[in-house]
Amino acid sequence: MSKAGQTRGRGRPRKFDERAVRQTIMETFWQKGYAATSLDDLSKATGLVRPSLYAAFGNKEEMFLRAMDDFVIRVQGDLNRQVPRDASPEDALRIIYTAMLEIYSRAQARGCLVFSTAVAEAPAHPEIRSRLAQRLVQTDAQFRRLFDHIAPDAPEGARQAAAEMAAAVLHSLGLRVRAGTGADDVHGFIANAARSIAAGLTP
Amino acid sequence: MSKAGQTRGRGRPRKFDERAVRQTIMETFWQKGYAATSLDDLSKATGLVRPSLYAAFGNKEEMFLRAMDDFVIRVQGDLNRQVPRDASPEDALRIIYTAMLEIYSRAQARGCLVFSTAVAEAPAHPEIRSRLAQRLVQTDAQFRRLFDHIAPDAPEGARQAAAEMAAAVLHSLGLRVRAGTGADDVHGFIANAARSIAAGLTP
DNA sequence: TTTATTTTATACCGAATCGCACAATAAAAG
DNA sequence: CTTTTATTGTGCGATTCGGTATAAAATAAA
Repeated sequence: MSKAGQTRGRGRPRKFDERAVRQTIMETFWQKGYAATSLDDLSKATGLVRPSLYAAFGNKEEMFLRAMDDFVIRVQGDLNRQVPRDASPEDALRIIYTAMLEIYSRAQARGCLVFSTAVAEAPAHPEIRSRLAQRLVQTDAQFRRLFDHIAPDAPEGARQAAAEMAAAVLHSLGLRVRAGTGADDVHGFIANAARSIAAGLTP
Repeated sequence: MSKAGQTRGRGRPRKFDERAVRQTIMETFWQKGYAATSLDDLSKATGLVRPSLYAAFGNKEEMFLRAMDDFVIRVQGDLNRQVPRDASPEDALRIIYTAMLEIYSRAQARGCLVFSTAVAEAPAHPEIRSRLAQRLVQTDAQFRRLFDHIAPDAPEGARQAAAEMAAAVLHSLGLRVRAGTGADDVHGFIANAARSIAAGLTP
C-alpha cells in the first residue's frame, strides 16, 4: 500500500507504475462495465498477475471504486483546463459539453464510466450506488456554482433549475454517445441544450 | 415458439404463463442488469428450469432484448393511459415525468431498464446498443410530436430543442432514481425541468 | 392403443469466475 | 552474509457460468 511518489521501501521493488496501471484498470471498466469485466480481463490489460492486482488494489469492487475516483479526477482536470472563468452561460456550457464529448468519445464511444456503467450496479452494490449519488449532487452543485458566478443576476430559482438541467444534459450526452449517436446529432444536441439553458438564465 | 393465445398444439402442455414469465424475466434484468443476471437467477425467479427457458426464449441476449421490448411496451401503456391530449406543455411534462417516476421507483429504485442497464452493455453487444439507440431517437421523436401538437406556434427550432431537453430530463430522472436520490429532490427536479422546458416553448 | 409432438427434468459439459495459498525472487536493513 | 520485507509467479480450489444432450412425461392425432 505504498504511496505513489514515496521512496521505495524494503522489499522487492514493483515492476509496474501504479498510476499507469490504475489508468488501465479505469479504461477497462469504462469499456466493459463492472459486472462484465473479469479479473482476468484486468490482468491481461495491465500485465499484472491476479495476486499482484489483488495485493495492490484490493478486490474487484475496490478496484472499481478507485476507477470511479480516477475517472472523476481526470474529467475534472480536463474541464478545469478548458473552461474559462468569464464566458457567457451559453459559451461556457458549449465549451463544457464539447470537452465532455471529447472525453466520452475518445477511442471508442464509451460515454461516462459513472453515469453509464456504475449506474447498472447501483442496486446490488451499495458502495457504488453511494459514490454515484454523491457524484450526482456534486455535478448539480458544480453547475450551480458556475451559474452563481457567471449569471449572478438571474433569480435563484432559475440558477438552480438551470444547474439541474445542465447536469441532465450531461447525463443524456454520455448516454447518447455510448449508444452510438452520430457526431452531427450530438453536436446539434449540445448546441440546442446550451442555448436553451442559457435562455432560462437571461430572460 | 407457439404464440400466446394460440390453441394448445400437439405435445405436452406448458406449465407456465408465457406473459407472466416474460414479466418476471424483465423485472429480474431490470433489477440486476444484463451481465450480473445469470440464467440461474432467471430460472429461480421464474420457476422454469434452464432448458425450458432456453427453449421458450432463446439465449441470454435474446431474453434481454425481449425484456427491453417488454419494458418499452409497459412504459408506453402506462403513459398513453395517463397523458392527456390537451394539457399545457408544463402540465404535460409534469404528468409524464410523474408517471415515469412512478414506474422508475415502484418496488425498489430501479430507474430505467433501457437507459440505466442496457447502456452498460452497449459496447460489447451490438444488438443491445442498436436497440438502445433506436429507443433514444424514438423518445426524442415522441416529445417532438407532443410539442408539435401542444405548442404548434413555437418555432420549429424551439420545439426540437425542447424535445431533446425533455428526453435528457427523462434520462437524468432514471439515473437519479437508480442512484437513490430522495423523493423530495426528485420532485423538485421534475417541477423545475417541466417549468424550464415549457418556458422555452412560450417566450 | 399406437404414434407423433412438445415440454419437463436430470445431469452434464468445458470454460470461466473470484479469491487465495505457497514458494520463489528481489531488494533493503542489520 | 543473514535477516526482513515486499512483490511476483504458479497453481489450485470451490463455485458459477452459459448452454445442451438425453430421457421421462404429458398431451393430441391417427
